[in-house]
Amino acid sequence: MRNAPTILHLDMDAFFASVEQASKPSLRGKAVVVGGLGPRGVVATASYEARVLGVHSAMPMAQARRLAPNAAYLVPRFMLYRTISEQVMALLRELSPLVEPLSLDEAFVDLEAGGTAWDEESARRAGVKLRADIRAVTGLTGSVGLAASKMLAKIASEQAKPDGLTLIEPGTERAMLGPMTVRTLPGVGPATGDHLRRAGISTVEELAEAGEDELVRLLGKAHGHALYAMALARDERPVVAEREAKSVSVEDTYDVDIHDRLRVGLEVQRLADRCVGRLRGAGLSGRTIVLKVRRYDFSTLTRSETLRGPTDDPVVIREAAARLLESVDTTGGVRLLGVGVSGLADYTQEDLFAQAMPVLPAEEPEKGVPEPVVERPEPAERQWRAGQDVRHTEYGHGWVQGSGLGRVTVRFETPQSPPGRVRTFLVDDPALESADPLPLTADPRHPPAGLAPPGSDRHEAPHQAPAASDDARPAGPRPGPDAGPPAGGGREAGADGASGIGREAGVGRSVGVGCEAGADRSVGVEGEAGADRSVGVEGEAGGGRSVGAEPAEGAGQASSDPASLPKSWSGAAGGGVTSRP
DNA sequence: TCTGGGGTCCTCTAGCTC
DNA sequence: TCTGGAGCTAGAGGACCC
Repeated sequence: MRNAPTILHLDMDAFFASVEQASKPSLRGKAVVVGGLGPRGVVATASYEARVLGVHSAMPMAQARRLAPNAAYLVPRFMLYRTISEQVMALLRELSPLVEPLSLDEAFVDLEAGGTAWDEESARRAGVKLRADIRAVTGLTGSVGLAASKMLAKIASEQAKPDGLTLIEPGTERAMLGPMTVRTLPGVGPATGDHLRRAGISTVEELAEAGEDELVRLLGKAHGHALYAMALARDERPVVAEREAKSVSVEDTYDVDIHDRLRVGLEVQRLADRCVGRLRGAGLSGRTIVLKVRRYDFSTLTRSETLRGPTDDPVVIREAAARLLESVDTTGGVRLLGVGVSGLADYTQEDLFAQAMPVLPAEEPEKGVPEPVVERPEPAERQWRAGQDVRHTEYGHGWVQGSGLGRVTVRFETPQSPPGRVRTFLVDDPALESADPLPLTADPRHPPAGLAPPGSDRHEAPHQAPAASDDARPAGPRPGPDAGPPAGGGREAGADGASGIGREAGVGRSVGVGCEAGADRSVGVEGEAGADRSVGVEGEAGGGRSVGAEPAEGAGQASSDPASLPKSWSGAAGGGVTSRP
């Protein structure tokens, strides 16, 4: 282990939620939850405001809604997050060529290898500058950990959260780690944590005292040795810039369990094709085909088959997946299916034939493959996805809060503007078109795309809206703190109507609807506290009313059935109590 | 309450060959 | 010829991470 804290770990704070807050001023300071909005969705990221209410990652969305009924629930926009992530990674590469991304929002940097830092002082300077640069370029905050090893740098960044910097001075590591819980150490999850607790080990110090042999006996060779080393603050792993993928897989969880064997087969074929699309997109082929089945009772089975040589041939992979499915009992229903390929290789000689075949689009089955019966027909009307960026010829840039019953509700604001106003249009309003996300900052290195100048909406959202209902109402007194819905018990309607979301999240079926609106009642109402009929056009994510895979779910149908109205609506986060422009 | 998606790594077991 | 052990690989499942 080196003598200076020159390994940096960056962890962006509540990344997905922060990006949404940065791009939507009306959500700033509010509880925002990003994740799959279907009935089986889970939370990907919660803003710190939502965390205060007990919402955290990996929590079932239904539970999050109970804890934070007034939060804004949004589907992830991975394209946007990837763009922001690339900006952050570029800043990291200015520090060193040795950058090891762990995910979109997290990376290690070897500052010493880049000549950026050689001692405590220079490392701290680099960390401070990095945080300032990230804020300038993206408008977001990140937490930085600095230490002499990867493990310690990661622990340090965790301690620095949110929006801080922690440096662990060499020589102080063991004293610092000692009283911490074993769960602090990377690789100790709930199962290992429980296992150790039953053995009377709950702190890192106790872990070190237990001794290596005991840990190996308890946890097995690899885990035991590794954990003992970590307990002594020993970690020699280098920062590795390039890591090769070992497997490629796709999987879908279905809103409703699939019982029909024929349909299970068709879904597996569809997943196999998607997997091939990914595989070819990465220029890879693989030898081992893996089928994953999660049954109605959440038990998970995998079946695999290793071929003689690597392939990216959709026919071969489809057939292998079908063979594997034959060995699985699906009576009782399946909730998840997945197809993966491991044993990856670059193209081999025998794959030349496969290479000559047309490349599959990542998400589309090859021609000739029967479409699964679950595919929904395209609705005749235009679809607007909650959270989607749009532009109106008159009002400028905004984002879709929800749609349904032939209407779409848009909040007109940009990352640089104050919270904007909400207006409702017909879904096929020719003045409304989808738009690219705007840059989160006006940083000169990343000039705005030129759709709507920052702040323009503030003055360009006049009351005389010919095509739209003018939703502006006297603000009136607020009913209370952010926690409550607006007066009138704001509700939303037609959640199902705003379908078609969620594909980009990779949750093919967990198609939720974001901040929702669309009932007649929402027209002309801003959903603002104090409005006489504030019907909660904002903030709601569809109440788990995802557009399901099952046609019986009424996919794509806007609902006007009062009984189907979601239990919650939005108030706090969604804008019911956001500041008025 | 009811648990995503996309990965990596590890352990255990069984079958095969020498 | 039979048997047992070592070493290897494949297959299955679990734990963990973000």
